[in-house]
Amino acid sequence: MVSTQPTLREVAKQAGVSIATVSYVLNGRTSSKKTISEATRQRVLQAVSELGYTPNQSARHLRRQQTERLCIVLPRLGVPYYEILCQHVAAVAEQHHYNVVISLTGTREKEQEVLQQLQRRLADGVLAVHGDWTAEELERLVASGIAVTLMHNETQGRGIDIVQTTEEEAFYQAICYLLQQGYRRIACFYVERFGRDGRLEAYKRALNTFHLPLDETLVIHTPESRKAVYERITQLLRQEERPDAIFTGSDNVAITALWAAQDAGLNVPDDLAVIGSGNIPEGEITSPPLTTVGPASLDFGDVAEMLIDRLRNPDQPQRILLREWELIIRGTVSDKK
Amino acid sequence: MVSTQPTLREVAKQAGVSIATVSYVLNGRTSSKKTISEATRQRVLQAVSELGYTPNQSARHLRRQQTERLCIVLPRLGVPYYEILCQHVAAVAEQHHYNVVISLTGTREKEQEVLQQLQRRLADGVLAVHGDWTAEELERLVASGIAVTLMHNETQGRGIDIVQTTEEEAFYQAICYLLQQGYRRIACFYVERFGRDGRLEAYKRALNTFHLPLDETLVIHTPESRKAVYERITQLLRQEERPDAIFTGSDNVAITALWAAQDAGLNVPDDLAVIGSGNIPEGEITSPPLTTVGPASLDFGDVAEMLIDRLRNPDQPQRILLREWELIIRGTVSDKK
DNA sequence: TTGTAGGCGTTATCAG
DNA sequence: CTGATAACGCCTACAA
Repeated sequence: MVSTQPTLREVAKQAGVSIATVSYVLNGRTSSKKTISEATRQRVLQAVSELGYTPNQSARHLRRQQTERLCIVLPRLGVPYYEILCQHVAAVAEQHHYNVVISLTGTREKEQEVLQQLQRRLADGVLAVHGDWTAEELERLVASGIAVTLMHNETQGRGIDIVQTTEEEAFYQAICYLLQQGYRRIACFYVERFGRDGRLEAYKRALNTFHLPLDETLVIHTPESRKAVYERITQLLRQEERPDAIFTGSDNVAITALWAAQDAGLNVPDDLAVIGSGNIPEGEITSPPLTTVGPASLDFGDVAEMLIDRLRNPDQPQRILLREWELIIRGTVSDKK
Repeated sequence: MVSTQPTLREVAKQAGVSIATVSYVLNGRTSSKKTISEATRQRVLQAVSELGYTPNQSARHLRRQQTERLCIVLPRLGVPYYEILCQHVAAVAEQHHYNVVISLTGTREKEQEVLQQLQRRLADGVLAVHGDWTAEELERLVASGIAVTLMHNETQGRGIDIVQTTEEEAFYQAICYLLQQGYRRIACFYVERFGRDGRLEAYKRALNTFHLPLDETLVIHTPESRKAVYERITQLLRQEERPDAIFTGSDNVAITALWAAQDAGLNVPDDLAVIGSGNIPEGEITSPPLTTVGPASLDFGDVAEMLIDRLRNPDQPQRILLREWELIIRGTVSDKK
């Protein structure tokens, strides 16, 4: 079996015209008025559909010096926040005739590999989400003519548009809220990253504000799988001096905490308060509904627009999009105490 | 700002050699023995790293007639099953020096667009998961020299390797199990697709086996969002003649049903039985733990291997990988009755 | 209104 | 051992 991708030349032969004519018909727009007679136009289109012709991307991109593709780089799947983001970006990109592919990094190694791919022009633009890329690495991408938008609170770089959130401030408020309500043994589940973790920083700062000491045994690295999370929390709740509140880096972990608490016979919020992060829709239908911290808006259209805008106009000044996060009070923290 | 992607030519100039020499150094392998003196070799590598040269993908692919890329096509994100799949495939592909990108289809429209992309050689191989592509469309891909592996129970085509599951049989067993336990008003949540839905077929067949009539009001199209699912189930449970069992097409929906039941004051499994599908890890930590139907194994390495194998050897006979699904009995169906 | 030709950056086949 | 050089398939300025 031979791969028989028809070429422009074959279409031209089939239609009995030159390749340039075919190209004109297909690409339409060209400088000034390149009109094609309706007759040849039809013949060309006929030939195209007969052969099932479709232009070769590599050739087109080589010639045009652009891929008409965007790449969203995610650390991993399974995060609702990312899923919404991908949907919105894909929708907006589509309107602007860009295709979207997703690359998964996961490990630092894989991250480097994706960086390579991008350097080699996998796409014209990148939306890098929460990765561990350094400013230097990102700037190298920009230097090779790739538009970069970064969703990250810690990293930034020249020529890179950034989407930042006020999440750390919201985390701080959340912890303070727990402390105000009288909770004292607050467990904090953080996510390991290369840089600093906003959750942890907010946690420490809040304890400081209330002049409370840090208990290291309450600072817990979030396990990978949900089941492992459940087991870790269960263990935590069964120990001698159990925490009276749990602050987590994700709503999924928080919901898991709700399950673990129920199974351990603890009442939420009276025996145990829980605060999540991310404000996923599930949080509204747990019982009690989940008090959480999350973005005030989940519309990522503007992020996509910003990326595409830079693509069209690479020399414009760098921009920062600030997204408000807020404490969303529902039912998993007690009001009295 | 100009995009300054250095080219082979520039590297050659910098190193004071011809572009051919640079190519030899970088690609190493070539017909017979093309040795390069260590001296020039070093000079070339020096120049490469000085300029930060990295070969242009489009040009390379155009010349080589391959992209060294695989594409996983998913209907949407947010499905744990897909996420595991992606991880496994990415891991295996990486070993074989293939890159992996993910494309999202969602709508039928988007599906066509991705098909276009693939036709234009977005990738050398496709793993199409649960889409609505017709055999014809897929065969067209194969005809243009793209390796296709399809995970689908209903579709197949010439030259296309297929991964099928025995899920419909397992669904049938699940419904029969409910009926055997004495449940009679079983609600079935199905997922709309273009073709037939295995869940629905299994449901009807099981009712048939037990000589029971089909109650259309118990056949329910699964809403999009989890919150909408919750509301739909709540409504269902509060109606006059409520169902005494729920069979769902996904564990997430089943877990949502657990929540809705709890909030409606119903005991699972005594007042309401629930069976999910997919066997996600969360099912083990709900209370009661979720009875479900799912794949006996969640290792997708062999799927990736099959795809890569076909890439390397396109003319081999078509293969079918059959993956066993089974009923996993836990705590959401009553034993007595 | 249509055709010709040159080149995008690589690779690979030839000679030198 | 190294250097020209011809494709790969497409686009487009320029010529006819």
